[in-house]
Amino acid sequence: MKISRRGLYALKALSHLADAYTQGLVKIHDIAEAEEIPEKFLEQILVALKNARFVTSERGREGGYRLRRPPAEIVVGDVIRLIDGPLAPFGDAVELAHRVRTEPRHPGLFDLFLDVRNAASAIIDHTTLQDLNQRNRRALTARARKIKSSV
Amino acid sequence: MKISRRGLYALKALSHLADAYTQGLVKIHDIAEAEEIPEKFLEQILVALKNARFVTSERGREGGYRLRRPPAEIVVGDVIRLIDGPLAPFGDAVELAHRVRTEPRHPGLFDLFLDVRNAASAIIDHTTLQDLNQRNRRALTARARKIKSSV
DNA sequence: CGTTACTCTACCGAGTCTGTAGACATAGAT
DNA sequence: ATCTATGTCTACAGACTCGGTAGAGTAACG
Repeated sequence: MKISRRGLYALKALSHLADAYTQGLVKIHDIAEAEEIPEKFLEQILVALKNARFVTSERGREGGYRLRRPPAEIVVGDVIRLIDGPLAPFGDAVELAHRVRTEPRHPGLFDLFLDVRNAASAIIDHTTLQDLNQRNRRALTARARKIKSSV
Repeated sequence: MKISRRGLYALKALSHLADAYTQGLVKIHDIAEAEEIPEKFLEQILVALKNARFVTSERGREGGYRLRRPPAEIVVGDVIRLIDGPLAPFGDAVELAHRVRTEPRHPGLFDLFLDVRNAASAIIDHTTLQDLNQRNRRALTARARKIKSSV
């Protein structure tokens, strides 16, 4: 499981939209600027997220993007799978399960890979955008306390 | 963490050498044939494994490869890191830890990635070639029983 | 009817991955 | 000595992926 630049940008953008969830539409331009993502590149990513129904958009002046569902209902694992493909170190869960049953000499190897995939998905499939933003806030306030106390 | 063809071949070859550990040298050709790996490609992989001191070799007639240490002392995670790079979904463990501390807006995201990496390495860093071959044997005998009982 | 946004498609350069080719070095058998 | 079977080393080629850019097109709204 490898997170590409695309995947990272997608998660940052969604996280941004989650923060703005109650405030309506956000323009690509604003996300790109705040998150330091090349605007035209982000554009493509948002289209993919739209096709996968994570977000909706409106055109024209005062247009922009917003989450289609509340942050607590968007799972990080689903986003990663969409952008970067399966989580498993080799193939996807279905292919791995198949090879565990059929691989003539090394079924145990694929079984090991399946364990790894399950461990990874156990984490990211139980983390939502809401969790992510809570985590961000906690880490940032902890950091702020640390800086203050060191002054 | 993605396993490349190279990584898969490396693990299969080492697993093969682990099986033959008590029997001395094995030729590239024999490994390639048994494991269905392109011979010249396997050659390169074995050189890498040799430079990383997982295996040793002897040249000439009756030459070949063998594990440098017993199968129980060779850790799958080390092999994967050598061939396919770091296990983390983004960067390596050191980089992740750094970004958790410095990322201005999304430290929690990298913290999440670090959790995933730790879960993956917990598994593959506690699996040796010996474990792997035991797993293979168990899976294969279980499969054999199943076939027999279904006749 | 013009401006501001999103939409769609094409493309490009750099890098990576899988695999092939071939010349070379060395150990052992005859 | 020399032949032969083996490992060693370097180069490279074709396909693919990734990150990013470009530009024309379309919808909403004032």
